Amino acid sequence: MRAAVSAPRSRLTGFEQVLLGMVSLQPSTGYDLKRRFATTPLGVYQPSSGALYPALERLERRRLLASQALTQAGHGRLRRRYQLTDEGRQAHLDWVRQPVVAETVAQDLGLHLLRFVMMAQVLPEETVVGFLTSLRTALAGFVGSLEQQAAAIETAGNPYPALAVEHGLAVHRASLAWADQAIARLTADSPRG
Amino acid sequence: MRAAVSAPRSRLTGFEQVLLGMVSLQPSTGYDLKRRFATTPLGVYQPSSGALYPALERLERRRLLASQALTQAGHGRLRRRYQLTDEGRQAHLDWVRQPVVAETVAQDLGLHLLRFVMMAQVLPEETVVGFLTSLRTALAGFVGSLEQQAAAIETAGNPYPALAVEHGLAVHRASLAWADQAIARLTADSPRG
DNA sequence: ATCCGCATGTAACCCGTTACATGATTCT
DNA sequence: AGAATCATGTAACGGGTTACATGCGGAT
Repeated sequence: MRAAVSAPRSRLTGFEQVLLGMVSLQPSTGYDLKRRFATTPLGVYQPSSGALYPALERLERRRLLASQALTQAGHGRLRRRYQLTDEGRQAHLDWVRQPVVAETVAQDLGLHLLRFVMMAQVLPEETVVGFLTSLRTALAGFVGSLEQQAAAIETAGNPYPALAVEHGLAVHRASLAWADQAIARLTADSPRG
Repeated sequence: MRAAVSAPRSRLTGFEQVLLGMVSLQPSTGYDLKRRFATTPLGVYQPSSGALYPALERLERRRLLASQALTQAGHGRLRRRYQLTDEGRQAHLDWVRQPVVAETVAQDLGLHLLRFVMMAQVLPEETVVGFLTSLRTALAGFVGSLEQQAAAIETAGNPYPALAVEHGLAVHRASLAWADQAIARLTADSPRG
């Protein structure tokens, strides 16, 4: 009698993908990852133990991560260090290579930025520039639609919703300008490939 | 034999608070709310039926909303129109009056903007300006901490994380500038209270 | 006669939060 | 000795997504 093992859902969550990327940068224990979330620019999100350890277990059950027990002196409980399997590396590559979907950019901008950083570790610079370029396009489209909304709403009277839309505009215009600047900086870095 | 009714958790979710605010603006059926999510600047988030209807039921069980059945001619199934109870109105007021917590501003900027818009419907303008002012302060603090991170990371070599932090900087500086502008516009509107 | 849009709901599944448990090591 | 920190885990709970069910009115 074996415990029922349900087939894993098809897609990884964003959190799992990020974990995969962080372990890909450097084999890590759960606590290592926690510390890196706390100390790196990722600081805005601090995963709880109840999110982190089960997520690592899920990734191991999928054979995207493999763990080895650590028994170094001077340490308390058993620790596990995780690293990517070949499958895991492939899954990470598939993730960073996913095309930008214009509709989701506005909601998932943070994830796109993480994709950008992690992609730069494993893909050539021209691919990264390509990603930024399509991100730029998506942002430009979204800014355009916000401009239409702003025009419609400003004629309609109530100033507070209008101000809220202007906030969205200001923020995404800043994103857009950043993308332009980032593309410029990266292409200037290596003028002739 | 009655079904067990567990005590409700103490705080409402952000989604529930937003629903309360939308119903407060105008008594609505579930579908009305869905349409407003789809057509207003809120469009980025489109709640599923499985999120919306149970949330309305929870709010009714808490006696923050009350529903009346609609039997207007020319319509199919039973529809329920929700409106706020006195308790619900109080809960909404408590929500919009919550002070800005600097630590959460960066993660919950969208919710703060919704608070801003909804607050303007039920609180005097000077209170709204006070809210914007503390939002401004919180944003300024966050921008300051990002500037430190940016300075530290830019000396550290790898340009991609540095670019990501610069994105955060650009975006939150834009937010900050918007807050300044919004405060200026609102205080100019009514020069002498 | 059938299909599509309005409108409300329900069930399975899954993940994250909160809170707690456990155990070793280092500091006071 | 006792407290704090490192380090990993677990249980209860709740809510959201997906997908499906249902039922009526109007369009083709």
